[in-house]
Amino acid sequence: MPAASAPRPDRSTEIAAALRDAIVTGRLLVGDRLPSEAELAEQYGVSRPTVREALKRLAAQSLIRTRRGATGGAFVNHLSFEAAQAQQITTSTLLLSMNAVGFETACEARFAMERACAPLACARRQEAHLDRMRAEIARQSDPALSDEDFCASDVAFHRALVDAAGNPVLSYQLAGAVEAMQPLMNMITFTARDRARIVELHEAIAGAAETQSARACDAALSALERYTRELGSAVMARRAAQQR
Amino acid sequence: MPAASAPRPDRSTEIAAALRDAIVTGRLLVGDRLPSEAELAEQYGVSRPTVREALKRLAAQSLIRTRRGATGGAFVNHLSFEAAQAQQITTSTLLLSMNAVGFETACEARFAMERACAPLACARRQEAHLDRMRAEIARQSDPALSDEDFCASDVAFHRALVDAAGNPVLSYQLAGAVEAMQPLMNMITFTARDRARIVELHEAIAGAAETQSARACDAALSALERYTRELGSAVMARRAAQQR
DNA sequence: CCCCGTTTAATTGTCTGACAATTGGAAGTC
DNA sequence: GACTTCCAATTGTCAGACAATTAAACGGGG
Repeated sequence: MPAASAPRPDRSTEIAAALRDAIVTGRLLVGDRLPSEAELAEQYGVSRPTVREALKRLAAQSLIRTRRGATGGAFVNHLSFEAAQAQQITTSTLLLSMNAVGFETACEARFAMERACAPLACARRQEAHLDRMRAEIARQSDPALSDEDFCASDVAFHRALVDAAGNPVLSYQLAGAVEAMQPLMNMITFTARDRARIVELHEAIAGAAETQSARACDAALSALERYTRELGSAVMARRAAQQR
Repeated sequence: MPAASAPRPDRSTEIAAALRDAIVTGRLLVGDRLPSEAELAEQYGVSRPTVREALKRLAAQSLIRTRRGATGGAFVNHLSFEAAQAQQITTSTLLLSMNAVGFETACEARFAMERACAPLACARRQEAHLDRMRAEIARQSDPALSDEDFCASDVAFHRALVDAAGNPVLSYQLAGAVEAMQPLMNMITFTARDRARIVELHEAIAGAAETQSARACDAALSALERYTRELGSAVMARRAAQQR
């Protein structure tokens, strides 16, 4: 056997791939209605359950949505930024946990990307973004806030910063990445929670955004990254000591 | 009716969500075997086809893989960086085309992220990365290269730069983003193809990586971004003129 | 002529039961 | 002990049926 020829894929896989290709290449446009399940079954020479499995695959990727009834059927879905982001988050989260991505690596990637949009955020931030950041800082300053809510507020703060860059593509990419790393981040802040220092750095970031000082913003982000990594290595060391 | 209560989801959707949750939260670990379709059907009180549709949904997200035979079944899949990236690319590509993301926006996001990992790339690049970049530059210098191959080489060059940062999470995120924007980029370079200028800028980038000069690398990337955006606006203007 | 309830047809969602294909292990044989 | 054969478990597929849902066609009353 020269090359381990890939095992012949299932019919439902093939059909899903064919339809996916039709959508991605634009042969099927947003809003277009796919043939009914019965018609597809006849076209591809398979039974309805097989066609349905193919359609479910596409539905899982938000490529189509289905509606019952007389004018129902499967329609090419308009992929919203939100839906795409949700998918990216689950994928990235799983990827990070399954591949045992280290805290260092995740942290580095996250801050590198966030710093990438800091200059844009400083240049274009609107009052609404500043308000969101200030509101989250206020929440974080409340000692009664639970750990979970503190972390959620942390994410919301950084999302506001990213959104301030005014680039939906950046927001989509970044928000997915930041959100995916949340579990790892939680692991740290739950154990070593010096909230005052974090709030202080958030204030520095928000202040830099307000005065539109890209350099100050970058410096504050760098400081936050350094501090986060310090926390991380401390926690890792403690954990290693416990396992010894 | 106070709030338009979300229409009750399909059983297969529910079951898929339940299993997905079990995987994401770690109740099911990589390599674990899910119950057989018949068992799942009994557990959830549905028929086998319904269970199968749920499983196909998970398979579409690469969360599980199935095998036939005596010891077969559905197993929690190890999500590789490659598989995750492939998914991200199709999602992002579709997102950009469907939401009519402008060239300016896409370009800005792409270069912002790429510049984010340039300093890391300069600091950590290995000989292998430099070789890959040089090889692509050599390819691009060949006038006989087709437009398609030139664009592919362009992508490969930038991937080499990203990979040089030595952070798999960054590579994963960036490669997905860059690859997704390729169709938009192609639209430009196919029409206004001043290859010499692009190759020149690529040489500047590779040179900066070689000498580990983060500032020079950033400058070269900025120049490439400026040039690309000039091309883009020129093409857009021409297109607008044609439509008038 | 217009408005409103009813019927109807189309379509997806689900069930049942069956058979084919595949694959590893168990039983049997040399 | 090694090899072959058979078997059982499991997924992949099919056919047919019925329920649920939805919009459009239809028809009656004003």
